[in-house]
Amino acid sequence: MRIGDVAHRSGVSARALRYYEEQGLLHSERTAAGQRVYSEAAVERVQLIQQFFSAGLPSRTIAQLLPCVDTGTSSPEVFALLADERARITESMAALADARDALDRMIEIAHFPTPEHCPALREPVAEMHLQR
Amino acid sequence: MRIGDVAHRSGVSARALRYYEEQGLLHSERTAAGQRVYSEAAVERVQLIQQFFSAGLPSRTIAQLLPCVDTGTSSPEVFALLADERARITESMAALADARDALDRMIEIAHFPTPEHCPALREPVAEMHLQR
DNA sequence: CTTGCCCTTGACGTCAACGTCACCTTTTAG
DNA sequence: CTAAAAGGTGACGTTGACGTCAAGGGCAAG
Repeated sequence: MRIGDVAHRSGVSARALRYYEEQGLLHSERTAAGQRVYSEAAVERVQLIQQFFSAGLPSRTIAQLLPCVDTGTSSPEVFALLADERARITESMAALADARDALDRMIEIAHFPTPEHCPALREPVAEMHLQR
Repeated sequence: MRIGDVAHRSGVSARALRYYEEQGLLHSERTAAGQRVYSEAAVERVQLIQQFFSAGLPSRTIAQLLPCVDTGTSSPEVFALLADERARITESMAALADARDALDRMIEIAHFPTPEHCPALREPVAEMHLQR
């Protein structure tokens, strides 16, 4: 497979794939002329990389974790890293849950604009300006 | 309260507070000499802003949502925005859960490095180097 | 008064994950 | 063979939420 195929199949740009390689996340063979050639497994790997990126892991960390996927081994440092990142993700999920709850409270207030829900409505509202 | 107090109590930098004001997220009175003065409620508001930031909402969006908190009202557009962002957060949580599961699989492999879990271990492992 | 800390505005720096452009070479279609 | 499509390597641009530095003003304590 060439880079365009991998890009299409994994849903990321060719630029991103070259960036991943630059960061040591993705390996490629080369043709005699210098064009990148990928194995089928590359698509799956790119998707894993994307998962980690969308979880907020920086490329440096991903670069430390991926060899562990390949070899199935894990040094104590990598193991600690795994635990750290797992904890970070758990915290992020809690933060997201909190923000979601805040939005839910706002949605509820928007649905039932009563004085009980909204202190601002207990006082007569002064003149409001819509911005622009 | 002055900006340093709010910064200390809310755990964000004074620079961040000025940035919030610049983005229309946070209001302040001014002394005759031009120094910012905040109400007690500012601390709570800053924490709410932080929650939204950590949930990945951009300042532009937060700026659209906060007036709704103040007035307790919500235009149809703001209501749609609330729903959109809630959905976005839900998606993010699912993405985080997927990444966490991926990490969990890696952690499990690290705990039980058996051929069943790890194809790489079916072959004799070549000499390993601990980095640094 | 002056020392020292806090505050002001303005402007530039940062960092990460790419987007985009320029310019050139390789591969493919007809 | 020729033109188009795809790929290669730099190198600079983008975006957002601030950090940081410069150059000065405000203010209570001693």
